Amino acid sequence: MAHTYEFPRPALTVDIVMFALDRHDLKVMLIERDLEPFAGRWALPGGFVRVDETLDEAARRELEEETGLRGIFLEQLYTFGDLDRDPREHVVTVAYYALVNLEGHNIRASTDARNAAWFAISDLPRLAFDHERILDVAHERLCGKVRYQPVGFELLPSKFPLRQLQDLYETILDRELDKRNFRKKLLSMDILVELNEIEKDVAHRAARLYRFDKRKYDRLTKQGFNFEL
Amino acid sequence: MAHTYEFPRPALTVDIVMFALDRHDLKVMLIERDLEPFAGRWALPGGFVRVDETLDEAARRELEEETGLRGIFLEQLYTFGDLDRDPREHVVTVAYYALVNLEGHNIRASTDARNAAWFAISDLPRLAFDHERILDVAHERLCGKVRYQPVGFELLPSKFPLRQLQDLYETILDRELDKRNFRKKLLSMDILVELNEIEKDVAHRAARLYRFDKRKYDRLTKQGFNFEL
DNA sequence: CCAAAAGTGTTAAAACTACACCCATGA
DNA sequence: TCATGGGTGTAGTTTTAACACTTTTGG
Repeated sequence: MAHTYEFPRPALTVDIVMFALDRHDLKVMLIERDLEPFAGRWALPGGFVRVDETLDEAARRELEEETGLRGIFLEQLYTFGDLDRDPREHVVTVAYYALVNLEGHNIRASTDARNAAWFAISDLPRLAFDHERILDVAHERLCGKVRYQPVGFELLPSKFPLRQLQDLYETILDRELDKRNFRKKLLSMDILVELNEIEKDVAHRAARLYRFDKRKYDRLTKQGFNFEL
Repeated sequence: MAHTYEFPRPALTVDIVMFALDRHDLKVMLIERDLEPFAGRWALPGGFVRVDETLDEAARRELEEETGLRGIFLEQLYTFGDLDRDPREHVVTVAYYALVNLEGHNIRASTDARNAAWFAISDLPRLAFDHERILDVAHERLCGKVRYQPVGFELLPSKFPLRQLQDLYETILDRELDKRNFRKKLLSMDILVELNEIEKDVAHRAARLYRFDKRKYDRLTKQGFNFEL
């Protein structure tokens, strides 16, 4: 079935930069292409936007098709429309970034036969299309966002020790933070709930676990509070 | 001439939220539609993206067609893709925002017969499509951006007194600032050049004029300096 | 000489930075 | 008992916030 328009239209896709944290590495999920162009190269998960779905829906659908994940943090990043980004024709892509917690979810690599894998962003293979550029923009956005919005929690399990949160910030911001000052600051914000639980299976003193209290955060935000690190 | 594709494609447009400052009002340029849908309603300037141009090019072209302006500050805002935003079919729009200086440029209303005008964002008419939403997002972005990037200068003439800069921030952030603290802060950043010129035609003591030194700002930024207000 | 806005310093409070040791736990 | 990381307070410095009067100029 063919579709005809009076004027030519660029094709429209979504691509997703899916971040996860693995100890001290920030990782991104990539998929090995099996079709031309760029067959054999690694690329961001993504695909064509259907006419009967919104951009967000398209992004969530692709994400679920590729990873089986639902209900994760997903936010629009930027729209890339350079003429030569796809050798076949003008393809405009709306890029999203997603944050997932590696520990909690059991992420299946992909539904179809394609090869999918996590890569540390400091050690990436060559990518298809302009996906290196998209990834750079996403990384920059994450660095910025994490400092003035409490999005980092999306990368952690719901219960976490403060040290893990600090590790997260040190990894993403790529600098060391002072333990005492970090704890003081986070606890003084009053957006974490101290749980009556501690870590398990550690070979040393177990740390107390905390939970991010989104309701409290929303309430404080309404009162003019600004998360900032 | 018709254009045929294997799968249906959403149409792709760009829309531009053009901000300017008029004394203590933040204004936006709107255009009165003469065609259905929404004939007679006010709307953001914009139009279809051609297959042989990038998104930025499309936005600049539309901006020039509607206002005659070139080389002004233009930045991608967000891409809107709700299914019902255009009653005819699925139209995805990449929204941009632009900052212009009303005093400097002589902005012609529009090239074609359509009616164009500036509206204070606190006193808007009903808009076509989802343009109210787009404008809200743009306004929010401007409020945020102005605080951690020196974009406010785009709204001023190249030579300006400090009071005018303060007015700008007070208007956009919608709160009063302390004159002495504001001056101290801005001057301590060392990104303004004090000129040997003063205001003219004022009915009171004339203020000294300053210029934003972009080179110095870029140099400082490389050294880790962060603009923040 | 009056009206209007320009320009200018100080002080108190708050936030930030740097820094080192004892504690609890499992191996 | 040892190795490992958990947890805690203080002091100096910097940054921010509050605040009022004199100066210049044109009308």
